[in-house]
Amino acid sequence: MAHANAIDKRKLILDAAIKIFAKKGYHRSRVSDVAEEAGIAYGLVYHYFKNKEELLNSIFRERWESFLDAIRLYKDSSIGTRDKFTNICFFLLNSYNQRPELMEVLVIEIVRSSKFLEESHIEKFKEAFHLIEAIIREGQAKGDLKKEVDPALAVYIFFGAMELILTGYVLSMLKSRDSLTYQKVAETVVDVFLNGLSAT
Amino acid sequence: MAHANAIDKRKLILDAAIKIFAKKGYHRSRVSDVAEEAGIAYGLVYHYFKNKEELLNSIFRERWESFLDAIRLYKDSSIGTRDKFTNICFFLLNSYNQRPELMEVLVIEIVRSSKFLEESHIEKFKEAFHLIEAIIREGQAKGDLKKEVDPALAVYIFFGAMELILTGYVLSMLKSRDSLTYQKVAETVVDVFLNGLSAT
Amino acid sequence: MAHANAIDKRKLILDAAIKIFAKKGYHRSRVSDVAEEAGIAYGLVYHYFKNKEELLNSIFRERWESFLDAIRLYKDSSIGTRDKFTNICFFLLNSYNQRPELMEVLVIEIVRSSKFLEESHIEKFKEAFHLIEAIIREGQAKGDLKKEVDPALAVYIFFGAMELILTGYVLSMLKSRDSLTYQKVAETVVDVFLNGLSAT
Amino acid sequence: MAHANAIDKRKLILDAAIKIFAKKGYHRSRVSDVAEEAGIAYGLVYHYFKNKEELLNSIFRERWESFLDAIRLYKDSSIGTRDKFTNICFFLLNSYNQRPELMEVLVIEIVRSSKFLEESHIEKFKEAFHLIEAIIREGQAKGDLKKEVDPALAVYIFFGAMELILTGYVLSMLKSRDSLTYQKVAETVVDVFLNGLSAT
DNA sequence: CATGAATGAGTATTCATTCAT
DNA sequence: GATGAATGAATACTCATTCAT
Repeated sequence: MAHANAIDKRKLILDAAIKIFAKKGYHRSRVSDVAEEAGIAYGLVYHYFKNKEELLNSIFRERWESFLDAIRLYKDSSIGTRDKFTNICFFLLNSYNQRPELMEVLVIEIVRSSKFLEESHIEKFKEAFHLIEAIIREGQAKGDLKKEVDPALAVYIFFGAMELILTGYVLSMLKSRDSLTYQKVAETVVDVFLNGLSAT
Repeated sequence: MAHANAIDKRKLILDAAIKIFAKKGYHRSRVSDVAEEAGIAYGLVYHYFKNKEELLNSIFRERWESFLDAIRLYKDSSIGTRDKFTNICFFLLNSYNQRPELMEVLVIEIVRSSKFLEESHIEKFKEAFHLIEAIIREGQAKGDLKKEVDPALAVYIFFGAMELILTGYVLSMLKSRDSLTYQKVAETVVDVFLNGLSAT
Repeated sequence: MAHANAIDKRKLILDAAIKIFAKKGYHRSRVSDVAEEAGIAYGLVYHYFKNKEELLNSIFRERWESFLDAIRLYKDSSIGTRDKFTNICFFLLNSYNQRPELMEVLVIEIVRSSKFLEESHIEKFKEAFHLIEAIIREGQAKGDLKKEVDPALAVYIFFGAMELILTGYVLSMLKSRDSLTYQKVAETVVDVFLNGLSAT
Repeated sequence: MAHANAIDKRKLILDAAIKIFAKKGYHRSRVSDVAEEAGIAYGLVYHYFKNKEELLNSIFRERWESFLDAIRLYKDSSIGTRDKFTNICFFLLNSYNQRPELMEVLVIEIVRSSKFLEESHIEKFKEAFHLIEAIIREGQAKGDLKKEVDPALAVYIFFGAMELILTGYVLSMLKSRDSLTYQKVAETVVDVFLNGLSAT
């Protein structure tokens, strides 16, 4: 029970960190803010985490993996190429909907400042890129997607679109937030990505 | 001539700030680093700028406007819709090529921190979005682009794609850097954006 | 047996403290370092000792007494004055040889900090000084030693010489470490102390 | 004048550090204590010194050199071997008399904790040892000193005696403090060192 | 204009100590 | 006895900003 408790406490701190980092930004957040949010003494943070940066790294490490898992799941499922993309888009939008603070921290503090963070983060980013790239290559092999476009570049287009849309929500430049809307947005993104904006 | 000198000095400091912010990140950059890079005493920075944040704001304010100008130019030119997008893409990629540090600061530090910076920044961002949106609406009106897609959302797709590609260059995840390549990349992005990735 | 166990545990902690204090210095040593070295939980240290400083005090109190006992023994034995000094020198050098870490802590941490530690330490130091002083006075009374030299000052010369030699070993400025060498060093020190360095 | 001022300020801080370190001990002294003693803001300490430890290192570096200079001077003078030692003893005692706080810091905080300080300190200590050793070798060559005693070991005896006497003053175990007494102490130490304690 | 000495608010971090289990 | 989670006092250090010269 003591062990379960330790895991709970660790998670408690991490959740508090997500909330605080999302609200004030990582640099403006004090360790004591996080501790206060978690309802513990700040010294305890250092029992569970090496330092402040390790909080951010842990958030990334532990949450990014579930993104990768989800993408892997869709990638390997037997659904069509279009549905794979739609599902991934919806998953990302829905994740934001469920836990906007987590997404804010991942997007604003980690993805966008990765240049100054651990090298290992970039490797993890690349994993996501490689998964999408694989989906595209498979789509090309199946004849669903055209072969003229470099799959690696296409990944940037796809993820870039999604990332800025999420940023738009984070920065309140984009507003609506119900699941239905997100489904529609996902479909639109995929439609543009696959069929383009041109009139036919 | 004394006045011209003052302008030069101001620009000198701003250029130094761009270089330093790009290299170390805004938060890790000291005012004294900027001054050293500019070859002046750090106290002098405060003659030309209210404070450190004002350096970042000035970079944004003065450089973003030229982006807007460029986009406006392409928007109002008599070229076709596709060419407008291609030109804008190439302009962005070429800007990065010409001055990667400036782009790094704009992309990484300002977009990232915009949630916590001046509200006016977001307004300026929106101007760029509105310009692209206008191009899309005009394209729809002309019958070049299909009307089913929300132009506002399409902007996010377009800019998001471009931004992540630039980020890829910034983070050295994307490599090639000659003008020819950038032209090809621009065309590919626009091709996907307009015609989609689907096989025909 | 439970009691014997408690004594053992206490000694275990003290020995660990000696080792750690010698290696890292008192101030740089954490209570948890000592506990880890002892193979126990750090909370347990506080069952046996009031606090960290009490560890240092206990080391001094319990080990210094055995030095005093040894000096007393030599002082009160029926051997000649010269042999008393030689024995004491050898005893000190041999003690270092046997347990260098203990000597390091006594010499470096306690002498060094004695100005800021318990007054009682200085009293204990003085006991050693008084014992040597008594040997000198007795030597003077017996006609072995000349009376012109203040015995109190002579003690400082004797102990000072020995202490710096030990320090030399502690700091690895002096090297050889076999019992034979120590015997030779002891004899040399006493020879200088009694007969001086002058050519005859 | 600005430069001279900077030197003055640096010295001001160093003198304050000597006073505070002597009074409270290095570890117990706060940087802010030193600054307060110097009558400046504590941030200024970091303009002149890298960190707290650098204060201690600077004290050692800048003052130890003058000891070396003095020893060199006596070593190379044309006076007799005995006078060289007497002069050095008196110089040390007199230095304590003139500036007991400086000597306290040098003796207690640096000499006695050198194991944990910069390696370069030990090299500087050795210089002093080598100088005395040279005096002894020269004395042996001149026939003033007997050749049976290892000069390197004799140095430890000489310096050890002096160091403990100084420590005695620092710890108030030794009391008298007038110049006359110091002259007498110096002569006694040298007498024991050269002629020994034995009755003739 | 230019300099850089001076200031001090702000904070991450350490670690001795307590105490519930 | 034994554990180690929890606490929070204590402080070195950074660096933006001011201002006398």
